[in-house]
Amino acid sequence: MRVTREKAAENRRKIVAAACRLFREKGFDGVGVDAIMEGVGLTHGGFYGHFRSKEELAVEAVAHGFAVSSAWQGSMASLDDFVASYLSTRHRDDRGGGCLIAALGGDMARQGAGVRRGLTEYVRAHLDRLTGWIGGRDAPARREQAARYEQAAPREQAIATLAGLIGALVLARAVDDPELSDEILAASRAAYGNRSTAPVPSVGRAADRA
Amino acid sequence: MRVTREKAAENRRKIVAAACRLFREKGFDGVGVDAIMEGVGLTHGGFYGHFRSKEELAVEAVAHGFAVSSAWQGSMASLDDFVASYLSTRHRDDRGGGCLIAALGGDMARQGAGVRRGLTEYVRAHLDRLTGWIGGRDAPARREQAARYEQAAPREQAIATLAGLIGALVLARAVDDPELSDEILAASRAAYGNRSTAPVPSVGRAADRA
DNA sequence: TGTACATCAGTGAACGCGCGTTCACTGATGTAC
DNA sequence: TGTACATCAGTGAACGCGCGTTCACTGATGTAC
Repeated sequence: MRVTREKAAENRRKIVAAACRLFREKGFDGVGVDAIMEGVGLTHGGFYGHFRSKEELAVEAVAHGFAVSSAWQGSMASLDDFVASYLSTRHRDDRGGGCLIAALGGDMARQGAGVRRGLTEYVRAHLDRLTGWIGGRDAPARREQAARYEQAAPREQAIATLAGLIGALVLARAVDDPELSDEILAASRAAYGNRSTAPVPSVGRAADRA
Repeated sequence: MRVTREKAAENRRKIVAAACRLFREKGFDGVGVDAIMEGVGLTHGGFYGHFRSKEELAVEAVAHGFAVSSAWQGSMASLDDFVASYLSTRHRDDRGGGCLIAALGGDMARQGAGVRRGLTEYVRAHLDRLTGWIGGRDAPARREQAARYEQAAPREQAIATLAGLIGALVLARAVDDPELSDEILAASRAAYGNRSTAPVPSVGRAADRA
């Protein structure tokens, strides 16, 4: 049963990659050691030859995922490309291969129909109320907000943008209704990117399929 | 052992409220039926006299939480008050009593130190890159973005705001470093509210303590 | 290069534990007279 | 109003299952001669 040292190292890498994908798809508690090992074509007993515990694997899997995400981010030419890709329907539909923060923060999206229906209703009501508030602002107030946004330090805008991107992806995945989900993505692309009318981008998130 | 019908109804309500709080604190899988019942002063066996399954309770608990949140939201006078309260440090630190979407989407915030450290590093790097992109925009581009934001339909702004609020809270909770967490809240308050320099608001999120 | 032995990556059964769920039972509440 | 009985909210032991982890074992790889 023994295998080459290189083969063993490759197995270890495969375990990390599989765990990273499965954790994103089903959450940390939703995936067992046996499922991860099965995903690599091994049996669960061998796991503890590579890692001291599931927790240790989790740390490594997350680090791996962030490294992949960083590399992918580095391949983007501009904020617009990044926003378009991050908020694409493809990214929304590929939880296992996408943003770690949005994926492992999407607890409710994995819940049953009842939970998700309630959530969707709430999001709708929430949006209506926010829309009312924003619509009720007078013109000077809206101009002031826009001016402040324009003049905010880049870092402040960056924080707001990052939060908006992650929140939009979490919402788009959690919501029950495909149309609302698409609307959330589109509106957020418009708000956080520059090319508000850009179509769904061709640049997906195909990395980390191994 | 039998109790009054009113007492039984009250027990049922207490179970829902306790579950709503515990689910937000520890996630759906992180809380057992026995822990919920213990939180109400009952034993686990009686649970199935009130609910057919844990899943059924989850649906009801979520519905209850959204109802409370809606009521609380309705008590806000303006978007500014809402944003200030939603992005307060108090709300960040009260996961069990706060926004359901942010709480049950905060999977990583509940993970071990290793996972959270990796996440924090990644957020930092991510912000640096976004900041660079935004800072590199020329003045006309920034003005154009601000103008588009100013002229966007209220609903579009509402979506972007909701996403930003949820994402900011998720991030502020997930991140390892208290200073970064505070900065995320402050910057997001500035970006999504109107009174950018407002202090942490006095209106907290004390509802639903029963 | 070939042989003999040690090593160790992977196997699969087993263990312990916690969790969701069931069930026989208890005894206070509700109700029929 | 008071009594006798039925109901049923809550109890606590028990069951079955899955999951993280351990361990004796296997047999191919690595190594010493």
